Amino acid sequence: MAAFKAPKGTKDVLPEQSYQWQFLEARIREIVKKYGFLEARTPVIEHTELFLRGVGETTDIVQKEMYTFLDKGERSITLKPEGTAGIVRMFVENNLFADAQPTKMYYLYSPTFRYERPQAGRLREHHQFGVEFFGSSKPTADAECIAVASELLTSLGCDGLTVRLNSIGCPACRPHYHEALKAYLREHYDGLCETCKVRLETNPLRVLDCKVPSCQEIANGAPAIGDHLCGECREHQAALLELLDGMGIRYEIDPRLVRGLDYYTKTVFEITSENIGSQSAVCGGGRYDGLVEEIGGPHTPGVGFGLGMERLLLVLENTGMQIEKPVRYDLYIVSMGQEAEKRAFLLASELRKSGAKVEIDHVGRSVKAQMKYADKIGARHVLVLGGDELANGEAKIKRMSDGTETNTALNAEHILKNIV
RNA sequence: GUGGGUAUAGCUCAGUUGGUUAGAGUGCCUGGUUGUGGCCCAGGAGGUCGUGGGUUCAAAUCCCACUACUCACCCCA
Repeated sequence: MAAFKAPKGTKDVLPEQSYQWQFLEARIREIVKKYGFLEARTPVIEHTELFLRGVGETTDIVQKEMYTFLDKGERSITLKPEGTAGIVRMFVENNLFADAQPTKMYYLYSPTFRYERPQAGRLREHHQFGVEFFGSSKPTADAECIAVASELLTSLGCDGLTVRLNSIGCPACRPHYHEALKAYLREHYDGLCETCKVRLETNPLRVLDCKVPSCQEIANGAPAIGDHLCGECREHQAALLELLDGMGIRYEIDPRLVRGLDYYTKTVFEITSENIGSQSAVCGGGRYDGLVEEIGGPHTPGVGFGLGMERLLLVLENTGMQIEKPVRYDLYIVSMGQEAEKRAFLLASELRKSGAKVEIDHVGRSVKAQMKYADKIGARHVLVLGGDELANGEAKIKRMSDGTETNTALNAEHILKNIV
């Protein structure tokens, strides 16, 4: 039993598996570049107040899931529980709204913390890739965000995924809907679960996706947001759907999709997988036209999403997708004796200057053991360096895939030619 | 926060109605070549049986508590 363990809900990425993350990150950068999103990096910690305002005081995230503490200067600090609030703070603090709009940013491997009970696909620290698109109220912005997520997932060959979307209205129409919904829920008050009785007043939308059967039944008969959208919201959604259709992106309209963050307006969407257990959302996002103002900036529309990288990796794993392991070594130099050991080291040093990936013996193994080790670590070629080779200035290079040997002079230039 | 499951070698797991030095596979190290990988064979190292208590002549095994892991609720990436 190890003396120390990683804190509950955190996960190490072992050296043997980091290539998977690097592959994902490279693929993401490739895609995002085509749309002109630029990478932004914000602190892991923010003032707690930012999330109270941004995410919303009545949300579960704020009420029970944040890692909040007082620093030595008595400031209340919180480990970021989601990606958007920090980006918005940066947008406002640096007056990015004063630039020509839109402002298109993404973040990658952004550590995100929520104090929850871990389970399949749910950690206390996970990492998000996300995109934020500021300064456009047009549905083309929503569509680009969804396109980025969708392109990433399809380029990886993921299947079993569903894009679900909905509109939850805007300040013009949502209050009317809230009233209609509250009125309806009050009529069915006795049938609601205890949390929903509270939610009815604080955040009635959330009652719609309550999983308690009795609440679901009531929710099924509730007035639908779709029927209460104002003209603008209606048109916005129709235009977005048209763009998605045009791109051939399949989606489902889910009138019960509401999401747990308060800042969303109009478009909300999720991409869920049927292969990763009950925590099925791989990607979630939407439009947040009031958020920049809420954080103290000028009115600026925005839309974006967060995508859970651990969950994405889970999808790939569970659907049998293999990420190709990169070649670690082009050449392993087996050495026998002190002279050869020294020579192997210097030869490796020369070869590395030319970009070759080279390894030598560092633990004093026998020749046979060095061969075995070279095979195990996936060296593509092996060169044996002993008394004969040192004397002749020549050696054989063995290609491990088929065992063929070629002669080479003992200098970097010649060796390089034989290990390509 | 609530509920279920699990905990034995680095890893995946056996372990009989409670019985003497706790096993397998795999991985690791060594040997079968005097200087050559994969397959095969032989040997070796490696275990406070999650922790603490209890029952018993005797506990990996039965009982209790705790902890960790895990799955689900909730919520979400």
